[in-house]
Amino acid sequence: MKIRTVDISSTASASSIVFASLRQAIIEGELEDGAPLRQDAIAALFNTSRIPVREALSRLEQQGLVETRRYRGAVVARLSAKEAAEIFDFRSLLESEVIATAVPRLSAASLLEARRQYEAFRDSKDPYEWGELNRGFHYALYRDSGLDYHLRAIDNALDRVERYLRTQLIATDGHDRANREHLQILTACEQGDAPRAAHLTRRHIDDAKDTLLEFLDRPGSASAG
Amino acid sequence: MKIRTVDISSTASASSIVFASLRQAIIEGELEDGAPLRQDAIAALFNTSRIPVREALSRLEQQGLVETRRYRGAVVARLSAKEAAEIFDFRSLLESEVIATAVPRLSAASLLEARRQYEAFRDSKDPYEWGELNRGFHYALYRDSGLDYHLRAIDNALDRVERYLRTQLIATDGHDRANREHLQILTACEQGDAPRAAHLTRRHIDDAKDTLLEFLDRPGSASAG
DNA sequence: CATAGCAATATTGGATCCAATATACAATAA
DNA sequence: TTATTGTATATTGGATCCAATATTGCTATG
Repeated sequence: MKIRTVDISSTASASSIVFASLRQAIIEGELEDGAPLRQDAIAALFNTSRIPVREALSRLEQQGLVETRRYRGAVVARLSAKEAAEIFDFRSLLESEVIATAVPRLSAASLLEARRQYEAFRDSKDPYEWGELNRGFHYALYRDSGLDYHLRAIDNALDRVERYLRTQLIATDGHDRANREHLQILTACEQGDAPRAAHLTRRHIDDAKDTLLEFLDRPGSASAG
Repeated sequence: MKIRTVDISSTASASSIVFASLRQAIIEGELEDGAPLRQDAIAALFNTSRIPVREALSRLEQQGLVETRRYRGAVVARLSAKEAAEIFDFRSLLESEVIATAVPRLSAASLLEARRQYEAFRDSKDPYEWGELNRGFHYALYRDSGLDYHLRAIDNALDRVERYLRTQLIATDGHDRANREHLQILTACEQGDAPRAAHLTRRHIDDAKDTLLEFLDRPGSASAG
């Protein structure tokens, strides 16, 4: 049959909607570091009960985005400079490996998609779009690796640091630099040069880390949001 | 005051107990691949209601140990040979990096602990102890790296494949080989040779992967349990 | 005999209610 | 005044109940 179908059995449950929304809000910095997450308040926002909220909070805690203390509720997970640095190192290691695996398998469609995302990121003036566009660019270059487990780990790691990444992009010349580096990576991929793509990716992330840490060390820039 | 105290505020909640128990059962293969996890049944086992069970299942799903389909319940997550192979590659990459970071910082206490765990693993005849002892050995050599985020990722990865690792250790000469390799790694660490420790760790995991995949390819050994 | 339709049952998702604990604040005593 | 105790309120953890959906098994019909 030629009908556009939807798998109704996988319709979003209340808890998955709350989960996705809270995750988004945390990643974007809408909810600040350490902000309390009151079950009642959240349930009211979504016009639901506390049960799905609690399941969402459980999942977020498992992912490291919130911290819970018994009978005291959940707060948005804080991130020390040390942890942030470690997560950048983690990404650097994984993403360079993943792109090296992907390059020899890159389809024309993925390369095209990567270029599209590169341009969209380059042309966007809205910092709140940058996170998604940045992911879109890199993901287009990673997906043909077939390394789904690695990709999930990378996603989770990005979730933890994306807020800080954005503040750094806003407060420094990070956006311009990211664009230049993206273009270099894209070119290496188009040329099928896997080692170079891996090297550039590693440097791309390491540079972002250094810039962020410098920025965080500057007095009066302790928080992200 | 000289009183032995307990931090009551961090007492385990029902949901965390259920989570830990289910995780353990899945990791050890007590609950087989694809086995349904009925909320009622589990709640009855722990003499509690379904609410904490559902939170535990949410967390397990987030960690990838169970899969849920709406209104159809949760099952223990299956793992294809391809996914298993990828997870071994993931561990190989991370663990070699972590041990290389740890070696220059290894304390005498950690080295001693590693040797203790090495001997315990070597002398144990109970396959159900092997997982914990194996982790204990490696963790002793990793912990001084200070790379907590990496260590959590490694733990989660091990959680996914530990069942299969055990079946492989049981069905082949894996236990003996693991012992030999552990001793080599331990020696390299004691000598402060970080590159060699990293190399041996990488090979240790890659070898385990190859052995497991060969074993899984053998007809009549499709499942782990 | 095979199959569509339907009813009965099982199971999950979510709402509401109750108990346990933490927090804020007033009352009290030194 | 200041520290301490008791109390009221807020909030979480868990139990029970109800609604939505899936599954199973029976019945009727060709």
